[in-house]
Amino acid sequence: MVELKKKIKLTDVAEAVGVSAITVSRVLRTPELVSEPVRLRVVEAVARLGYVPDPAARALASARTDVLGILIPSVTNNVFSAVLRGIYDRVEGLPFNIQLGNTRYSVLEEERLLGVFSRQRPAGLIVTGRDQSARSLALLRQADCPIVQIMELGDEPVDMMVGLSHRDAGHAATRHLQERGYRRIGFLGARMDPRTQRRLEGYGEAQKEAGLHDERLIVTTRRASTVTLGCELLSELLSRSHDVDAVFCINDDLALGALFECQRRRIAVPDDFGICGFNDLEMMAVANPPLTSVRTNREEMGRRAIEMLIARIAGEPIEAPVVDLGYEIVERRSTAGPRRREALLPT
Amino acid sequence: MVELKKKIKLTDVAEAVGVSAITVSRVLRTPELVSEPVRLRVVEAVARLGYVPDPAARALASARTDVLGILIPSVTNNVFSAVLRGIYDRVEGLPFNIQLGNTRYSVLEEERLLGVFSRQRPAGLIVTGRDQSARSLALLRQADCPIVQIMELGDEPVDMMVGLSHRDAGHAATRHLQERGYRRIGFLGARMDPRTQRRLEGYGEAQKEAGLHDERLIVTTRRASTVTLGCELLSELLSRSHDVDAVFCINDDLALGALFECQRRRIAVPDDFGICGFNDLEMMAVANPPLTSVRTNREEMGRRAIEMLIARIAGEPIEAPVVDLGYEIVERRSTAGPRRREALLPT
DNA sequence: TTGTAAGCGTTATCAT
DNA sequence: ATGATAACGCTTACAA
Repeated sequence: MVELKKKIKLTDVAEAVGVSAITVSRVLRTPELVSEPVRLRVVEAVARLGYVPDPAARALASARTDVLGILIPSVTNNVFSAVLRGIYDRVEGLPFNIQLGNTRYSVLEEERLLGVFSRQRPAGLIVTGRDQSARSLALLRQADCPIVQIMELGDEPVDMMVGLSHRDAGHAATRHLQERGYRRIGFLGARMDPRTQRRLEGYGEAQKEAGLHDERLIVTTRRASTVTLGCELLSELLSRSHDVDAVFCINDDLALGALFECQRRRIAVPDDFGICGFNDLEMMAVANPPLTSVRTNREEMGRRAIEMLIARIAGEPIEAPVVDLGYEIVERRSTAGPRRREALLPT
Repeated sequence: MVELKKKIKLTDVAEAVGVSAITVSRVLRTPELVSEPVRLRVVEAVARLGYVPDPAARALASARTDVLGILIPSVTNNVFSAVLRGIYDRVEGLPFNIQLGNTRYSVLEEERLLGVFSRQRPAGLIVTGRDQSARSLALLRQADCPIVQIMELGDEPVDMMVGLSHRDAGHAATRHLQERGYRRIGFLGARMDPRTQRRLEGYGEAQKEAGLHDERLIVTTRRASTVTLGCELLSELLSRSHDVDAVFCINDDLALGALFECQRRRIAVPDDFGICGFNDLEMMAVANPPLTSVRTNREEMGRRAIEMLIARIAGEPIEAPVVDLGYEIVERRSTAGPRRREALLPT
């Protein structure tokens, strides 16, 4: 509790020890290049004076910073919380600082933040999705640091990619409902960002393949997804089409809302109505009935993204630039199949 | 799609226009000090060349940056998502950049991040709570920028504060359950961070005042709160004490879990068991039955924190350094009172 | 209104 | 192994 007075700088430490500034700098960054006695005296003085390097000066003088820039579209959405958890976990103890940017699903904000970030000469960049604007792509290509696009898969990564095929996952979820015997399977979608849209594509395909497609079964909105919205969208779906017997919801909040609404309407889940969510948030397992969902490995995704970045920063060769983390249908009672057992046979 | 080539700097723009670097700098920061014709030519050149200022150089040369540093304990917790939404909303269009730090409920990480942040000469700082370590407080006092502590209230703000009294809120929630006629009111707590602990204090006081206190009714854990955990804690509570007839949960996830568990055990809510949550997440209103909760104005809190910062940055005098945003018991069916109607009278 | 000169605190480069 | 010197790109202070 003595230190922390004025602003101690490199030269102050150097002066105190009786060496030059650059020597202090070396002790901090490449201690192996400094002789033991000098190093010890410098380390002591740094601690005693409470010296902390100025990141701005550091950034200005060198080509790179220790910043890992992360761009996500929402800080509210559970999905990204999990990814962030993985990121923070993995970066713990490493000499990097996470800088989080919230694009709020806005292309313009993404461009702006990318401008801000890339001017900072980050050590690495993580961005969400693969639908960057042309301008954003240009900024990324110029950034001259490793970049990981997360959440999705694609043939043309800017640099590296880790995620899953939302289209396939949507397809699989829909197939699952079909296989359990549901025949009039609705779709509830909110926000309708690129990943949501791909899930819808997967749904549409599966429905067409099964000869079950019907546009009236699709209810979407640009609004942000909430549990309450799940109730509303389900109501809308039911009013549009009286024989719906299941829904695939683009996320678990909507699915939970759909369940709540079913309960209020005394629609029996899964007997009269099947519900499948997406993401497999922890709450799905404890709802009544437990809700089927599609597990996406979000925390792992964050971890892998960081690993890919640091490997590249360390100059290690990357095996696969695009990593598929897959998904898994976590089957629970909410999609056990309709009461009419004749439909239970696999299609 | 022409620009964005090399690294354009101030002198490049200056040269292109035929003025000095400082003039370009002025056009960017204090355009009113530059004559119209020069300004227009500079603006044009900036746009044409795609010039973006280097934040490191800017930070090094000047006393302040445009960074507003925000320190929150969790990026996973709904509570902070809402605060962040308020923050981002309010800051939109202003010449500031949000820099988010995740302390993960760790005092050491908070100290580290505060060190990192304050070295950047931020324009303002928002930190969570009032229980900073001595070292963190020292860093804050040194930071030489406006600071808002959010989430709580207290007599000795480092600078400014906006929040609510968690103790009072916990007290009020407990009183509410008592007034509705519940007599064996349990407490479910997770994480047990300072705010949670204060809610527990409020609960304890209210219970003592009513002569209802019983340590066995209190179930807490250091684990992070989840819906699943709510189920587990409720089970634990029920196994400890067979006559519990209500719970106050320190947040809504636990409350939802408690409800799910009650449903599974065929415990009728609210007839046999009352449930009150905390934060009033949107899902509370659509559960079955709808769940009573304590509304905290989290989005407003984020907005106000930013407003307080920018007012101070602009040199405006602050009316009140500590702003109480209050709370409100949002009464829903889950606490309508036990079946035994004689207990319904207000205590 | 515009410009000149001198840093801001660090690191890169080249010497010693 | 250590140091001198010159950047890094911008702003401050002062001058014109």
